[in-house]
Amino acid sequence: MRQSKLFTKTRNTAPKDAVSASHKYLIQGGFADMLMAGVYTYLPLGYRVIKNISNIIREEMDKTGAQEMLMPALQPKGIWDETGRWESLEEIMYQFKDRSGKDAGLGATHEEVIYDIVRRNINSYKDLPFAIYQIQNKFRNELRAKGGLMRGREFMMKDLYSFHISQEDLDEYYNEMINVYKRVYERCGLEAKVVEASGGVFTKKYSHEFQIIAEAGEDDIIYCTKCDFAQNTEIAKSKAGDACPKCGENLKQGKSIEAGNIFQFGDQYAKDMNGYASNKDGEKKPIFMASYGIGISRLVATIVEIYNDDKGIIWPESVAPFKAHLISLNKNEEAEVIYDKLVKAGVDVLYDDRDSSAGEKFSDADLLGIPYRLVISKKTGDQIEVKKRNEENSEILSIDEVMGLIQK
RNA sequence: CGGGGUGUAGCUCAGUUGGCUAGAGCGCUCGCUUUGGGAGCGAGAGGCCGAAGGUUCAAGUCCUUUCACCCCGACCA
Repeated sequence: MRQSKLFTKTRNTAPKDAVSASHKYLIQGGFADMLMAGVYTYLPLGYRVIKNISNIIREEMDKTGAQEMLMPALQPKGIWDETGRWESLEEIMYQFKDRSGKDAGLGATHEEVIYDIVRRNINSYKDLPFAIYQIQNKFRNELRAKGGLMRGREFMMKDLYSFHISQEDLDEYYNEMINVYKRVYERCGLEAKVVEASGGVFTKKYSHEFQIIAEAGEDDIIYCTKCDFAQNTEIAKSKAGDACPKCGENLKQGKSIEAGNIFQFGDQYAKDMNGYASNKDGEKKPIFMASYGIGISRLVATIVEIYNDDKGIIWPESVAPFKAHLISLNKNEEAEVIYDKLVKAGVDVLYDDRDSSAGEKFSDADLLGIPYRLVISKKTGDQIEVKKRNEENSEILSIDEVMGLIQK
């Protein structure tokens, strides 16, 4: 990709009201653009990050045998009335009447839609267990959107639903999913604390949150610095300074970002929406359900909150919009040659071919935070100056050495 | 929804007790010169001063209403 053609350009000032690093840098760098409070366009750079994170999630979900599909965002009132959530979610769900006077809403979550399909299609224990997921925009009528991509009214989410013939079977999958989730965060460069929590407005049942310790967070948790023990202060039985019940280390209290949430609904939907299947003995049994969510657009912001410095973003390689940022100084012909080589070798490279000053190019490179900066100038001859975004020093390497480094 | 704040050029902002044709920096266009940390000179384009109503000889400035955005709170997969 040639930077001269990239939609959009970087800005040299951050949005005036942005407080958090992720809000500032994602807007300033041209990763996202606000349409209204809490509603953002993912520009080409930001959408590349979204796709990278989505693919990590897909790989991990697919490994568990889950199947991806896509459900509608526009939904009828009827199925929500069956669970009573049309009323209980009316503060968070966008609800309205269409032109024929029918009540409709925009999906804030998808348990009702998926369970409606399941009850009409699953009749036997032989079809259980299974899991379905989708990656889709959710709509939530937040009283106050904030922090850029951190809390939006329309935001991207991966939601997975698992179905089981028994609570035991659900427990097994649920516990496995905790580890799958940890692996997803780890692959995105994040260390998640697994926190027992209340389900909020969505359910009163058993649930776990995945929390990333960060100052920009909205949640407050008690956590252990040595092991993965953590509790939300809303329901915590421990306090800062107490010994960790798991390993004995002193507990700390801190701000954190809720990067995921999983719920057990048990047989509640079976009762509310009449979803039953026959077991081995021909007995009618409830179809158990659990839900598993990861806010993908929030994860983008979370990663930036963890990986940044006073100059910009420092993307982990696994999610970076490009692997390498090739910078040409002095209108260097050699850079064109090297760009061609990188593209032919299949390297994701952003090529700064703009006719602008060295200082501007370096500043933008720091802001965009692509892992490998490759500089071509009069000084470098037929070689390349390589600097990693997360390191201070650079080195001069041959094109072959650079290929080896980047493609490893 | 309560409290606080902000709306003036694409962006960041200035604009005095109301007073001539509305300003700067950055960005943009053209020309020349530059090129290792946000370059220089010259020329230029760009505004219904968020919207509506009112006061006044005169409104970016005062009053009323309303819309939008931000921050704190309440709320929150």
